[in-house]
Amino acid sequence: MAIFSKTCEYAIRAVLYIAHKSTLGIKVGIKDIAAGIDSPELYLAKILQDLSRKGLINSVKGPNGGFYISDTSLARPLSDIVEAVDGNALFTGCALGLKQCSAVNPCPLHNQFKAIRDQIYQVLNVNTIGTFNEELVNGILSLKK
Amino acid sequence: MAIFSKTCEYAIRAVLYIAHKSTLGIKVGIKDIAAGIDSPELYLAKILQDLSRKGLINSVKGPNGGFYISDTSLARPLSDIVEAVDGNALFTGCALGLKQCSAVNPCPLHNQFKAIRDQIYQVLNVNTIGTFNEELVNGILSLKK
DNA sequence: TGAACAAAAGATAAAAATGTCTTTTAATAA
DNA sequence: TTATTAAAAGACATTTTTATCTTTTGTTCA
Repeated sequence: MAIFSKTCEYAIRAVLYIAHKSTLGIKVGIKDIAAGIDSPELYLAKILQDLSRKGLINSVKGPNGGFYISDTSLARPLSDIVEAVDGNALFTGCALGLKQCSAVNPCPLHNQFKAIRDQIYQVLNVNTIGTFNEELVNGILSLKK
Repeated sequence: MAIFSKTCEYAIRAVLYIAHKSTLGIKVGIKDIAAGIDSPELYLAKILQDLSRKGLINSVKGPNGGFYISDTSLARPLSDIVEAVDGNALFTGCALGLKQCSAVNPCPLHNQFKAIRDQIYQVLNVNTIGTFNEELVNGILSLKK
């Protein structure tokens, strides 16, 4: 299994793609985004609808319409995307799936995975949606392949 | 999403349960294990069949039969269970699902998640199946609830 | 206004993960 | 050697995830 669901992988890649275009002042259509991150177009449309409803990204319909990201959203951490799509199980759940796992009733991996979960959260919380724009413009970073 | 699949959560909990009973010289039946780790009995049976085929655990049929774990298997790392059930995507895969993500063609999260993947692998590799037996006997650690 | 465009929404489909049921095989003990 | 026990195996069912198709809504521009 991967760390994130496929849906969440698409979501993060798409949001970073939109962010990168937004800093260039460009609104992007779903077709463009799907091609830019190599994802199924119609499935991605559903995901972006959801993110749009949740206020993480913006969209306008019609000619010259498309998706974009506001400056305030550019400053939001990646953990917001993950939480919106996959929930917070990755940050708070027990590695072995126990409902009542905690410091006083720990599963065998409780302490060691607490550290891992914290590190995952930290990485996703420190990095904002806009963090990678420059390197995306430079082509140093990849969102497809 | 959780770190491990539900199947893998059950697998780890079951193997640790069997290990703990094995050090007490007891073979355990599927019913006992399912109750001991609070999992669906028939689904767990499938999982254990698979682990048995792969040599991670042992079983004998018939009266006084059941599952047990050899001393050599007790020394195997938890990562062996995870690899057998969930594969190695967690240890080696790209966080954003890119097939060709690497140091020379990195996704935005490549470096930071490399550290996370390594830490996950390390925790699962350092801890063996037998590591927790004493605390399981003492009741300090939980495998259910 | 109305024609064209593009996202939103709703319905449906396919695939994968999770869970259950039934029959078979192998071991034990009477 | 036969009855009983318990895992193995195979088939089936359900749920969730992933993916697609169609219709609707809202926007722009001629």
